[in-house]
Amino acid sequence: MNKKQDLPWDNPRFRNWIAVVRAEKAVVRALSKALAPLDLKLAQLDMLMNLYRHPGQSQHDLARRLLVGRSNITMLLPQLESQGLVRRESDSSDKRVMRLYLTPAGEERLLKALAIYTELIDTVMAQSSPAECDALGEQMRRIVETLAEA
Amino acid sequence: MNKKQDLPWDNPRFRNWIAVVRAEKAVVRALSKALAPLDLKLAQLDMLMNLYRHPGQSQHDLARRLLVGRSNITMLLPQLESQGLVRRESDSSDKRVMRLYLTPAGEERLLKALAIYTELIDTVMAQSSPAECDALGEQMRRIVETLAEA
DNA sequence: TGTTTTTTGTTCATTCTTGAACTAATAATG
DNA sequence: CATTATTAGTTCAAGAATGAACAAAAAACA
Repeated sequence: MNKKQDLPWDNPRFRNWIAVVRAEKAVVRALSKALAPLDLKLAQLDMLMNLYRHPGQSQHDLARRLLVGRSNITMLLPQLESQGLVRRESDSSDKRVMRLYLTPAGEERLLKALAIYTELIDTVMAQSSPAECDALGEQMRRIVETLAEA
Repeated sequence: MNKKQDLPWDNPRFRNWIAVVRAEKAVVRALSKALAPLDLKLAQLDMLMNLYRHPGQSQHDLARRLLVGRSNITMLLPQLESQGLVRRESDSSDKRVMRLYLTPAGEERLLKALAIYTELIDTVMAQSSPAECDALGEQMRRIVETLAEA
């Protein structure tokens, strides 16, 4: 009964997952610093990215996509609205829902931020081959699917 | 000049990294819920894990390992101390540093939490082959190294 | 040695995030 | 139709995380 041999750190899946967590955290910190000059926080960038790809979505949908609470959206939106990056428009057929759109200024800011983001990711993934990189993405997407089903 | 073709989502590295972020977030949420019965928050589990592997480390070292501010450690420790999971002992040769140790109760709680954690990870990574999984870990560790150098 | 610099940990004000309770609008059901 | 249940968004209070300013201890250096 050697306790050490039953430890999760001896489980390859666990050990490699911990590496994922650490890498994600490190990149988040680096990215946050790199975004500071643009006066954009990471949570805000996430919102802009989602609005770019899904224009006109409701706050509820946005919250689900970002994996955050609805109230979080409510709290964060005024920051983006007051900067003129996002526009809110109430749905004509359903007076409860607010549809969200990027303004031209929002799109401009987003593209600048994405350039920074892309450069950072290109740097940190430079040592992975395209095949490795794709395999990585596949595994991650499977994880999301697995958890979404449950 | 098709703008869409210059978008980061067409960059494989970027797209696959986004998948990493989403997967990490999804697992974090699932794990947080799974840990609730143990009365442990994720930040607390991170601390216990680090103390298990590096007993007697200082608060400063712990903060660096967790990629977190020193003040965060100061704020979080009392929770663990009051639950009797962690013991603080001031260093005899350097009166500034506090050395941190897991108590037997802390170790017991940690092992229960790790069992839950491991089970979750085993589930979500079940569809990855051992080789894929190791390749994943390698890439992530390279990312951390890359950022640590910078 | 005596003075300056660094390092460790704490405090505090600020910001972020969350979840529960709430309002208003719509959908479902009798 | 009327009543009940659900859904979208907001408000609010509580819990975390952060970074700047600080005190005490140790190191560096003259």
